[in-house]
Formats: sequence, C-alpha cells, structure tokens
Amino acid sequence: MNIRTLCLGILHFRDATGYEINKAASEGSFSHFVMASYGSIYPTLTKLETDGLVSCREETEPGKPTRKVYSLNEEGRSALIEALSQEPRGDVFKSEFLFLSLFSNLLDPAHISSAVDQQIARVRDEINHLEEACEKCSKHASSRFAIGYGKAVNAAALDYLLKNRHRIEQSGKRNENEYEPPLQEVMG
Amino acid sequence: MNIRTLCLGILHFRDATGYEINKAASEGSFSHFVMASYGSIYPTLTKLETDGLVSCREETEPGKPTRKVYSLNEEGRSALIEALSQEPRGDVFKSEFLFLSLFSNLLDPAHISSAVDQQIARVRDEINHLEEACEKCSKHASSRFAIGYGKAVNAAALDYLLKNRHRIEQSGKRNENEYEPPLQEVMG
DNA sequence: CTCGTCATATATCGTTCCTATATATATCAG
DNA sequence: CTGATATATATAGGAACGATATATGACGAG
Repeated sequence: MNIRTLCLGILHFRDATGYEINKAASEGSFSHFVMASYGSIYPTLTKLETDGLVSCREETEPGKPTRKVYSLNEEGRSALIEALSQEPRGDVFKSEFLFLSLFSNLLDPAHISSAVDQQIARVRDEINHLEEACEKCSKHASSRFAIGYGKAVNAAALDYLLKNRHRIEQSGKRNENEYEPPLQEVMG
Repeated sequence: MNIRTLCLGILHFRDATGYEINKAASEGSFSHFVMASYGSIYPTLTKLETDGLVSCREETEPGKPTRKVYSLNEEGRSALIEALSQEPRGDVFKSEFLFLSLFSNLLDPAHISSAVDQQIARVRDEINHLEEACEKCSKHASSRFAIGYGKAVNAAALDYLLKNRHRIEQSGKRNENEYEPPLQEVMG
C-alpha cells in the first residue's frame, strides 16, 4: 500500500498536518500495520494537493511555525474508496531478529541472549501499546478488530519466545548445532 | 536489514546464483521474514564482488545461459558476522488487509468478506509452507526455531480471523458502526 | 508438431520510499 | 541557562521494489 492511500486514509478520520500523519503512522495505533516517514509524507501531501484530492489551510498562530492542515475533499474520499477496493496484497513481515537467529551458532551466545531479551521487550511494549490503544478506540469496531489482531499475534510471539528461546541459546550444547544444512533444506 | 547482509547470509549456507538467492528470499523458508527482489539482488552481488566479499565463477554449460555462481570468502564471512553483531532492529509488519479493515464501514460488505477469505487463505498457505519447510530443516535447530516462530504467529492470526471476522463483516448491523472516531482515539 | 506456458537465469529502468539531516520555536527539567 | 523534548516543515541522497526485457529448455495441450 502506498503512502498516498495511507495519507488519504488517515485524513478520512480527521484533518491533520504532515507531522500528525507521521505520528499516527509511527506511534499511533496505525503504527502496527503501516510504515511511513517524513521523506514520503510531505511530498505526498504536496502532490495530493496539486492533484486536488485534499485541501490545505495554513494556520498561523503568532510566535509559532505555520501549520499546514490538510483535509480530505469529496474527490479524495472517492480516491480512497477506489484504492481500498483493490484486492489487498499479502502482509509484509520482516524480522532482523529471526534472520539473526538462523546464525545463532556463528555468534556470541551473550549476543543471542541479549537479542532475545530485546525482542521480548519489544513484543511486550507492543502489547502494552495495543492495550492502551484498544481502550481509546472502544467505540470503533473496526479499530478494535485491527488492534485485536495485533494483540493476538504478539501474544503468540511472546509465548513462543519464552518457551523456545533455549533452542537458539543452546546453553553450552554447541555441538548439536554444528551440522550445517545444505541450502535445499533451508530453502524449502 | 539490507540486501547486502541478506546475500551474505544466504551465501553462508551455500554457493548460489542471483536467481537462487531470489528464490530463497521469496519462496524458501527465508521468505517468512525477509524481502528482496532482482532489482536489488543483482546490483548487490556485483558490488559484493568488487568489494571482495564474495567470489564469482561462471559455469557455462553448452546450450544454456551462463550461470554466475557466487561464494562467500573469508572476508565476506567476517562482514556477515560483523553485520549480525549489530543489535537487530524491531520487526516490520505491514498489512494492507488490516488497513482496509479500518474502513469496513465505507466499503461493500462483499468486498470485506472476500478480503477476509483471501487473508485466511494466505495465512493457511503460509502455515502449510512453514510445515513443509520444517520437515526439510529437521536437522537445523536455528531454522526450526525461526520456522516455529512463524507457525505460532500465523496460527494465532488464523484463529483470530476465524473467531472475529464477523466484527468487520457486521452482517447488516451497519448502524453500530456509524460512529466515526476522532483521530485521537485512533492514534493512541 | 507446434504453441503456449513455466522454470531457469541475468539485467536494468523508473519510481517509491526510507534515513538522516537541517531549520525553527516553545517548553520543561535540571 | 543549558540541554532535552515536542511541535512543525522540508529535502538530499541512497536503498530497494516492481515491472519488464532478454534468452533458452522442457513439457504438456491441442
């Protein structure tokens, strides 16, 4: 999903500045399943305005930098619905942690343990964050559905990490892991 | 994680061509937590060779296109270990499906149902794929750990989808969902 | 027997998007 | 008063994706 649709989607819920869109995408409850950064958001908003899908008003309060507040117009709303009517593509999941785990027998055991600890901490943070978000969205069924999905998935990840971390930490049993698989086995 | 490290990592397990690296990254068991495409793999392999981290031999079989088979050398192995020694960043999860689900009250119910069906199908495919991969990697503890993580997470997602799909399908009870939340609630 | 399709294999163009940084102001803590 | 944090806009530079072009062999459908 492109940043264009993301911006339209966020602006559907409320008028917002580029800064606020970035916050929604990287800290808010959107952040669990989207990604965006200033480098894409600001140019996209400019483009969206020249394309006539959003309008922009400048709010100038004395002594403060000018805020450019964008709002979705009817054309933008249509464009959003059209974009959402495409078949969604499959989820994207990338994990440096799991990639690293493949090479656990090459690395310092302390580094592996630390990586696992941090992974667990991140998953716990995510769950807490989702918990909070859930309370704030109590009235919006769709948000609760998306947040619930995140909670279910992260709870499973946490459980798995706690129960299986020993399998890459291998507490001194290095030899079991010396077998190096040919790529067929690793490739499927 | 950059494509450079990904290539080094895959070449650690076995010598491979660009084509095979792409396969490993987009169909093999690596595919559950990495992403790569030809547009990044081929230039990266060329760069890796000029940087002296991999060596390349051309295998020319008569009547077939030349294969460029890359293999990791000692310098490449060191570079891999150094890259893996950095603290891994948090996982990246992007879901067009969950984004779409936020707007379920704007969209054709049939489209939502179809999207859910397809999401369920994709998750089931993923689980089957991981199941197969697991059997092939039976001797490699680290691979089994990473695959197990994927299975746990996808199983949770499947379970959630089956039990909660009605919450965005809302079978005729449109009114419950007409409340439109201010962005604060959606942003957390 | 030929035609289309799929698997193997390399390569690159154009576009999208991320990372990092620069700039500016206000506030709050130490 | 100094540094950190939050608000807010903007862009340069590079990384990576998505799509496509090219070429060959194999294999089944018609």
